[in-house]
Amino acid sequence: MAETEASARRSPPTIKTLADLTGYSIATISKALRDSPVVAQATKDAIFKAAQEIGYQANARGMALRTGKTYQAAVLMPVTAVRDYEWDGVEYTQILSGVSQALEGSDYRISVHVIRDTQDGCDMARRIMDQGLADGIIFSGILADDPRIDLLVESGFPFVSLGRCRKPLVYAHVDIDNEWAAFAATQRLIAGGHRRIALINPQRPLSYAMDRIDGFARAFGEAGIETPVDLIAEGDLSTRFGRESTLDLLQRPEPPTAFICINESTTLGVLSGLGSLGRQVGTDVDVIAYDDINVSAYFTPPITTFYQPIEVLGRTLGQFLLQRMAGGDPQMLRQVFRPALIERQPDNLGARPA
Amino acid sequence: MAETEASARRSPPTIKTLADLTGYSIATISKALRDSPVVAQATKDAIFKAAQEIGYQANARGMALRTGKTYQAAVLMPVTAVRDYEWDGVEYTQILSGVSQALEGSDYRISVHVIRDTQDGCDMARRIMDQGLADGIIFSGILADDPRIDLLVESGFPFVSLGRCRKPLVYAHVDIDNEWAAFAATQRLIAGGHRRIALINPQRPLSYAMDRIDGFARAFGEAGIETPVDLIAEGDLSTRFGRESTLDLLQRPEPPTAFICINESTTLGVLSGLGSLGRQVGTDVDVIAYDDINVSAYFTPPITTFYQPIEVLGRTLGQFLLQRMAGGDPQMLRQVFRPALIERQPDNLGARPA
DNA sequence: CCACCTAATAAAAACGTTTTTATTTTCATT
DNA sequence: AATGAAAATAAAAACGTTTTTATTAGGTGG
Repeated sequence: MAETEASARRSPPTIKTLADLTGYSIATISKALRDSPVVAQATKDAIFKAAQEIGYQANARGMALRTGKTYQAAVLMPVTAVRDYEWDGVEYTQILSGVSQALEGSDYRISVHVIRDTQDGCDMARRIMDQGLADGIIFSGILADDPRIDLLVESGFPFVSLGRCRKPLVYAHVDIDNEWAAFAATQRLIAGGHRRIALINPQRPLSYAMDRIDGFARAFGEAGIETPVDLIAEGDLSTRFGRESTLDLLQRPEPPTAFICINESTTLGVLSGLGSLGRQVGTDVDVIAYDDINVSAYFTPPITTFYQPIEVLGRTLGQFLLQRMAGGDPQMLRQVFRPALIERQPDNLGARPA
Repeated sequence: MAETEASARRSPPTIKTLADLTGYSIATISKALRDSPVVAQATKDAIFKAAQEIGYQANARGMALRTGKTYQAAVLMPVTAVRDYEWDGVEYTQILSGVSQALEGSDYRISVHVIRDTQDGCDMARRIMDQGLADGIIFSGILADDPRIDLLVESGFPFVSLGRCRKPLVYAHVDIDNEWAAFAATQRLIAGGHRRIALINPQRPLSYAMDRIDGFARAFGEAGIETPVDLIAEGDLSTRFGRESTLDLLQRPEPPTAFICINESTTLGVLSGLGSLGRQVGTDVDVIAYDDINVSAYFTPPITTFYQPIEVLGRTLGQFLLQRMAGGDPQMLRQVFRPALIERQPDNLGARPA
């Protein structure tokens, strides 16, 4: 008795088990479970009941082999390329959380694939397509010219990108309006009287890095001031980078009077740098940040922020991917979020002495 | 011609393709590719070459169906249970990065399953086992009495936990020596002259929350001072919780003179709270933090920290899981890390006035 | 009452592997 | 030259599904 139970546990019930149990053929069982109209209602009921009783769960591998569908949504997660375990503020946890919320209730599961760089991401995307590792892909860290997008658009494989490349291709994507956000931040600081404004930015090939530079430059252009391109710092998104850029910039002959920071981790670094040099935010210098994870309110002092919860983007990514995998038109699956401005400082250096 | 190529792209090559191409049977192909000793070296060479040429990749679903192995390592990722998209400092990205480093070179891939709570995690673990969704499981957020560990230990399914439960079970795990870390931090502050020390802690059912309370209490015990249990704050790991606890604690009749913070996000919150009340770290109050992501150096002022890069834990988790899946003895797969003390403040309130 | 249609179910094939079993070939031993 | 073992390869079965095709039973129209 105990042995039977043990062996029963060892191998979970299959369609065959159900067939033996109910007396129907495996074909009928399969159709019944998929609620096919060709099988009689009474039969379905009996089969459903039996399945319930023995706790039958369809074997995903068998299904996948036969149908080619995996019911997996692949997420390409870039691994932090930052040295020494520095924080870079990339909150993939929250993105994944959002995606999983969207996939809740669907039959899809998430599989995360860690990638090291764009080449790696490209290889992985190809493998996922070729080997049918998943039915759709989500990825981020989009370059101005991103080979993954070219590849996937051409093949027609369902995907949604977090970010846009700069080619005029039609594909499902979710993004933040980085050009606008940078423009708005810069404009605000210019209106506050600043002329020398530093932009702490990611590395150039990233599409959104260029978007921000565009917005930064547009604000200066509209104000009729020359863009201080010498104050654009480009690096990884680590706290260390934020700090070191700040120390560097402030020790130049014509230092900036304000900083625009790309994300929370660089902001923390900038504040650290300012602290080291004894500069006070709001008195000696102004700082505006972008924030994905609602952290800027807790800096001392709290600073003005363009805030867009990253989890919401994740949710949209998931929703779009579901629609895309169901055959939805990518033309319809594009959304660009404008982050909310949260004013916590006047950003005008008050009665600025110099 | 173009059509042949297109159709060739449509359906990737299988063992059958190789069989037709080389003239060998599919059995021989399969054995050759797995480098079986029963097939002649010359044959192997020919088959390898052909496989290379047509870019053959074994179909994972077919393999999985036949062997029952999935070559997937499942990671259960708890979704932040925190309201309003608050940061809780749980850097799963870095854990995953570490795990993926360990799995590099092996045939295993990571699949991440998002879970909402312990019950959800339990269900998921069971599904992974029953349905053979993966060959091994990694999970964290261990409770003092954790049903997932009971379940998996009993079934013998390979797993590694990040954290230990309080039952005397034998299972592979990686952990931080939280009892020691809390003890050491508390001892340091007591030595610095503090008596009223606050502990910003996670919620009680978490095993490591209890470990820290134990260490906290032991330090007071050894110093012959009563443990200020009224200064133990328990909540989620959000920045908001850190801030609100601080505001609350400092406005009590007998406020703490020092804080021990469970992680970076709560630390930021504590510093925010101190800032709001105009208290200076190192002058009015001392703060010691635990840090997984090397961020405490950038607080203003930098604060003393027990530092253990979370990515290293992730790497060990991956290594242990590989060994466990290969049949390794869980007895041998246990490691408890002691975080490194990084002194950035004297933590003695200097020439403390009061 | 026979042919025919429909409904319900069963049988068989297929997906791409691995593994077990069977067959053929080679070669040494008697 | 016959026997048998060893080596190499082929054939077949199996994993658990879904889908296509075949079969059976039950009615209906002529």
